[in-house]
Amino acid sequence: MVKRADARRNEKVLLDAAAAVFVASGVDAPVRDIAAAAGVGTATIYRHFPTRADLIIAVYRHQVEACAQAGPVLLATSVTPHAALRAWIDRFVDFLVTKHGLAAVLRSDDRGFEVLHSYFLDRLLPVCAELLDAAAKAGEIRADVAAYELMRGVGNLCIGAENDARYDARRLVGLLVEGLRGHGRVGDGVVGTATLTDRELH
Amino acid sequence: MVKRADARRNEKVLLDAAAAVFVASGVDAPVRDIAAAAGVGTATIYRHFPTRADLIIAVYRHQVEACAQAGPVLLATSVTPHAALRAWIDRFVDFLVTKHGLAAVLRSDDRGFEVLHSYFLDRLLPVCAELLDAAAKAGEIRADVAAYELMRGVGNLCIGAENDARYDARRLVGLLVEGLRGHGRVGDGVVGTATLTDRELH
DNA sequence: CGTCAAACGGAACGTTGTCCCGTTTGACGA
DNA sequence: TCGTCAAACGGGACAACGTTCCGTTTGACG
Repeated sequence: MVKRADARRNEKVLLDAAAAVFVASGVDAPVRDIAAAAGVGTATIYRHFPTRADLIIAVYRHQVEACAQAGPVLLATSVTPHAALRAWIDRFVDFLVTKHGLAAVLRSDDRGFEVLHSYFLDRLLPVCAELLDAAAKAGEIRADVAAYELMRGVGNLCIGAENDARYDARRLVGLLVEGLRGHGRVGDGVVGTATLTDRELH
Repeated sequence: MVKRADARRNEKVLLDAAAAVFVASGVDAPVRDIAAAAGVGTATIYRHFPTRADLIIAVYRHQVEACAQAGPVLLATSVTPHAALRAWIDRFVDFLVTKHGLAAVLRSDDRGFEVLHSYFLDRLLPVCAELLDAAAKAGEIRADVAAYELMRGVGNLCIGAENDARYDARRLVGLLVEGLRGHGRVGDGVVGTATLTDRELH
């Protein structure tokens, strides 16, 4: 059964309207606003995209796809795996910070966004893991950081990066990736990070 | 004019109830839930705490204070400024990850939480700046990262750290702090992070 | 014990995401 | 070309939330 012509048309109109509204008001824009911009009723949105996350996925699918495909290309053309990893993460960060509020919504623990979360992970995690593995095997970075952890960290660092001139997410992500090179144990307070009891503070 | 006895009593009951609900359901818990737990009406909350952010501040004021005061103590007792910085940030991270959703709400761009944002910044930013300065002056870390940027980065990394065993915020924060030691330029893609055009991907 | 402002509880309001239902309309066979 | 009818539609309805309003209760004080 093929879709009716008006349904196909509305889907495209909706995607265009949503993209425009996302640019203007962020991905948190009320569903009513998107419906109004598209000139349709709110129910039409939910008929085409069962949840807001599905709409977001549809709007950005092409760019996520391009980002995923950039991974192997960068690995093949960069001088070292770490350079490729850095370049790929730069690209990912660029994508996130130019979409108002997307990083924040990616980290939302709202159950409705689980599908969005999964989509990004399914598509980009293997790419990141490949780059990470290559750099680790080349001895350029420590081997005990999982791709999942790194991607979540990068995503988190991008939250709110678009409204604040004093906060440059790219810089901090750069520091994080630089920190991957360190060979000492990080975390768990093993290396002399003596912790203080409250008693010692008085 | 001194407060009426029932008002003073209710303020304490509210703080206790809010603390309990925050532990059980996170800082996003509906105001109605907190009111119910305290056995008061919703308006009573707003009478004592003009905005939800003020309630959160009141609940955590003591712990934030303790964290702020730990800064100078750590600087005086640690072997190096960088160790003090690392220990202090560990303490800050511990505070954030044990309060469900606090990190997320700290980064919310909701206007109502500006006062919460400001409170944390006013109290903790000078402390962080002092530690950062000391480490920079000792030549242990690069000098071009502002305390504001670092604190926002750390706060962001702590978002959602409480529900996901695969994501260890302390580890990533450790990597970030370790990245501070790097002396090369970070960010702006200056160091050989050749960017790809979409054309090169096909 | 009378007064009255401070403090109260809960209903009301505005804004959101989501669902329902009566109406419209595109596709297709006669 | 036209009648049929399920797919698709619009917008109002509902629920959950933060916040405010208002009529009622109550603690302090003379």
